[in-house]
Amino acid sequence: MAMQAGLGRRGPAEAGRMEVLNAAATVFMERGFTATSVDDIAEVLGSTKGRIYHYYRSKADIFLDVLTLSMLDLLDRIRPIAERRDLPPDERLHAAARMHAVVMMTQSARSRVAVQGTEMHLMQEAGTKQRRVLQAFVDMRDEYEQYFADIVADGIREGIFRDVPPRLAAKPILGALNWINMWYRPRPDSDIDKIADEFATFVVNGLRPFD
Amino acid sequence: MAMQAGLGRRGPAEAGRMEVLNAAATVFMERGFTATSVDDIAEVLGSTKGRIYHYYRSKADIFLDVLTLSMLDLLDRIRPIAERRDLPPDERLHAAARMHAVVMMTQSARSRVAVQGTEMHLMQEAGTKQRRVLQAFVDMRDEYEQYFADIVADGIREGIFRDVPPRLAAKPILGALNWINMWYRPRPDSDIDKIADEFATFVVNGLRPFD
DNA sequence: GTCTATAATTTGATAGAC
DNA sequence: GTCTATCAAATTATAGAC
Repeated sequence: MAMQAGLGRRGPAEAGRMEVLNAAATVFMERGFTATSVDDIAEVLGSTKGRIYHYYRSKADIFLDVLTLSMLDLLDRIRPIAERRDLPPDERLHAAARMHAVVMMTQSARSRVAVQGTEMHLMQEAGTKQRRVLQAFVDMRDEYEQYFADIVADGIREGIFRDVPPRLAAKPILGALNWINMWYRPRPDSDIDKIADEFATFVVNGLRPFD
Repeated sequence: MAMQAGLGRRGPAEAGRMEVLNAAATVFMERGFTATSVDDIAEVLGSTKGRIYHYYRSKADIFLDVLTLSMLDLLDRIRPIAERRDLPPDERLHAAARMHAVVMMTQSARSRVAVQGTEMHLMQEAGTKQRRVLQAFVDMRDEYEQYFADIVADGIREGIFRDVPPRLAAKPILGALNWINMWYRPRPDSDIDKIADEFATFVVNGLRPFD
């Protein structure tokens, strides 16, 4: 036990495991899944493979854990925002988009890897257990996207957003925000808050009617 | 000769070469650079490696050619739009965004790989010639992005767009559009024109002032 | 728990027949 | 111009010492 992916919602794993996880996330973020070797991860850890394979059965299992934790983190952050029914939909969407943008810019490796999750199809030949974890990730991503779609739907109902299929409308919103991790690199003088504000305004206004 | 990457602006390559290129683009698009083996490409070609290595010196060279052709194609498409100074900036941006969205959805493999070009850092250890081609690609991408930034700047000058740094404004625009290739898959009933229109409207409105 | 081999496989690239 | 080996290197994963 404690050897497979899917710690998922079952609480914090032991410390050694988390160290491996974080080191792996760093490298996965930089090079992607395939281009990352287990030796690369070990190097970041300042150890050898032995340590990694003590905690994880395979490279894919590590990757899946990174994905899982990232999505759980994002879900934890979006829920309190989605529940703020006191805010009008445009302000709620602004808050949600802002949060997402900030996470893209500030979160250490982990939260960024989730975006790259596209590479997952590399593991389609993987075993049943891995496919189950992968499906769990996809489900969480859909759930996350649905939060945005729901806010959009609210805004349409109230007449402050254009009438577009909410689920489709969520795509360019999350696209504009997720894309941040393709170009943004932390710099001493980069103003994360300003960028997040501007991007949040951009996606909210994108849904507003014109004329 | 005819063995290296960088056919670039030097006109159409011979047919055999293009066949290799298109097959490679297909697989690169699906699996990314690292996860694609030369044997995979050969399989799509219905041949063996020998044929591929007759035209290309390395896998990286093929990838660079795919990137180059994709960007040249996009540049060819954006220029006539950018030059239409008869159109007001918002309509020009709409046309440019629409074009880009359509390319993301319709272009065969080639044009989609350019977006994935992020994986290029995988080749940073590559030789001088490859780095030069890679730099040429980055330059073209910057040039392409600049066309969008210029349209935004025009719109700001005319007071129809919010006052944001044009280059920064181009990021969520291209993010929303590029992200299409992460989720869109061709389907018989999917209405490309409708989606492209909606996304173009979304990014144009995103820049408009509110209140 | 972590390390040092090392096995087993994959893969980029080459050589040489046809 | 394409194919059939085949090499050399990298890489995932395991075994067993400490």
